Amino acid sequence: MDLIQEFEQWVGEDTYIKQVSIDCVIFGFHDNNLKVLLPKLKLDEDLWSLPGGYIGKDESVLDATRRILESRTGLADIYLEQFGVFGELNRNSKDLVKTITNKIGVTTEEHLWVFDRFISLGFYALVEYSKVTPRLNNILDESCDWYSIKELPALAIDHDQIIQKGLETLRIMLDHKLAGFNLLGETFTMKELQKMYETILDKPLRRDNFQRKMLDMDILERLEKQYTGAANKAPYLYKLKTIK
Amino acid sequence: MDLIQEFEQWVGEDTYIKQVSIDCVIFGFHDNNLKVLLPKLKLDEDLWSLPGGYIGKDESVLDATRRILESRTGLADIYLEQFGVFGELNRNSKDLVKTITNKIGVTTEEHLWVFDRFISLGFYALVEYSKVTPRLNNILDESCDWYSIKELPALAIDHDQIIQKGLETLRIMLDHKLAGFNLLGETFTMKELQKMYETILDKPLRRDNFQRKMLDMDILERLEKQYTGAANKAPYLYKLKTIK
DNA sequence: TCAAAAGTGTTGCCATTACACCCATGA
DNA sequence: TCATGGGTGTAATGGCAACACTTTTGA
Repeated sequence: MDLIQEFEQWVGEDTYIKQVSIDCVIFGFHDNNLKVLLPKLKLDEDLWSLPGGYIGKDESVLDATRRILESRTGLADIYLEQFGVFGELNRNSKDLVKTITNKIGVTTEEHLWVFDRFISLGFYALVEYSKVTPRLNNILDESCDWYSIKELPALAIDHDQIIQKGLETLRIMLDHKLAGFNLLGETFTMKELQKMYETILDKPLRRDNFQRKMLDMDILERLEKQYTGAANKAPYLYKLKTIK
Repeated sequence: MDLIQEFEQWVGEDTYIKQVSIDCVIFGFHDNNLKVLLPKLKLDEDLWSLPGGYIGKDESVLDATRRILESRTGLADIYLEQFGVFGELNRNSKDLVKTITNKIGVTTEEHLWVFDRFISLGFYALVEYSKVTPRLNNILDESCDWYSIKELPALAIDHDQIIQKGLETLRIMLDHKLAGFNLLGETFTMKELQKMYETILDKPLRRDNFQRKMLDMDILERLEKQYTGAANKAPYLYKLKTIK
C-alpha cells in the first residue's frame, strides 16, 4: 500500500472528531537525561513535532490517547496525565500539513478537515525508556527518536510551549503523585531514583537526606543487593511497594 | 424574538466547532460558604447543569471561556484555570438536549450537531460573589442561582464529577497560585481571608498562625481599621500588594 | 590496605504549632 | 468594667539540612 492510499484511509473516512487533536509529551529517562520522544517530519527543512493524533468518533479521549501512545512506543498501560488545552487561533498547522501532503503526492482536496484549525489536548506520558521501541507514522514521519529536554530540536507550531507546560506540570506532580517511578524499571537503586528526581527538578539533591526522605515515605520495598563489580559497597535494589 | 428563533440563531449557523464544549465551575464565596453558580434546566424534572457553551470557529478557547463566563456573571477579566478534559463515550447529553428542544418547540432536525457526542473542557473560575448578577440562558435555563458546594442539587450528565475535579484542583492550587484572593473583594479582613481558606480546604485553621503565615508571605498591604460597631477590637483591612 | 560509594546516627536549624498575654472596642 | 474578638510575643515541636562516621566492595 502506498503512502497516498494510507493517507486516504487515515483521514478519508468520517472516523475522527474534527478540529480536536491530542499531543503527547512522552518522557523517558536515560543516561541521566530526561528525554522526549519526537518524530521528525517529512520536510525539506529540519522540523520535529509532538506525537499526536485524533479522537475517533466512537472512542473516548483516554482511549485515543492510549492508542496514540501505544502506536509510538509499543507499550500499553502507560501512565499519562492531561495538563493543558492549546486553543489559540494562531496555532496554525495548515501550511505544515499542506506541505507534507504535497510532498507525499496527495492532490485531492477532499480532506480539508485536516487543514483546519485544531484545538489540542496536551497529555504527558511517563514510560520506561528501555522498553520503548520508537515507531514512526509512515505518512508524516521521517524518523522518530529521543531528544534530551536540554537539547530540543526545532519544533513545529507551539509544540515547544506544550513541552514546557508538560514539564512544569510534571515537576509539580512529582512529589504529589509519585509519578516519577513510571520512568524507572521495576527495580532500581537509590542512586538511580535520586538521579531521576534531580534530572526532572533540574537541581542537585543531597544523597543522605534524599535516601531518608524516600525511605520515610514508606513506599519502597528493599530487595537484594546489586553487585556491580565496582570496588565499593553494593547498593540495595528497591521496588515500589504494592499499594494496599 | 421567540425562543425557537433564538435557538435557530444560536446553533443554526456554522459558527461553532463541533463536538467540543466548555463547562465552567464558577466558584463564589458568600456567607462562609463556597458556592457554585448553576443554571436550572427547563425540564419537568428538577435538574441543574454547569454553565457552558461552545467555541466559535474563529475564537480561541480562552476567549470562548471568557465569553461564557461574562454571559453568566456580567463580569469581564475573570480568573480562570483549565483543570480537565471529560471525554468518555458514555457522557451523553443527547436525550437531555432533545427533551429541552422539544419543550421549546424546536421541530427542525437541521441542528443535529448539538445532539452529538461532546468532549468537554473543564474550567474553574473564581469570582467576587457580590459583583455577580447571575444571568440565565433564555433557551435552556429556567433559573440561575448559587448553590453551596455542600448542598449541590441534582446535576446533569457528569457535571457533579466535573465540579468535584474542579474543587480538588482548586485545593491544590490554593497555596501554589494564591488563586483564592479572586474570591474576595479588593479589601478584606484577616478573618474573612481565613474563612475563605477554611471553607475551600474544608478544615479549621488556627487564627494566630494563619495570620502570621499570611503576613510572612509579604503579599498583603495593611490598610485602615474597620470599625463595625461591634464591642471588640476593630480588625485591619488588607489588600493584595500590587505585584512588582 | 585503600578508595569509592552506600547506609545511617546525630546535631542544629528553621518553620510551623500551641499557648499565652495584651489591646481595642462598644455596651 | 466587662465580654468579645484582634494582634503578637514566645515556648515547644517536628521535619529537614548538614556533618560525620561506619560499612561494604573489589582492586
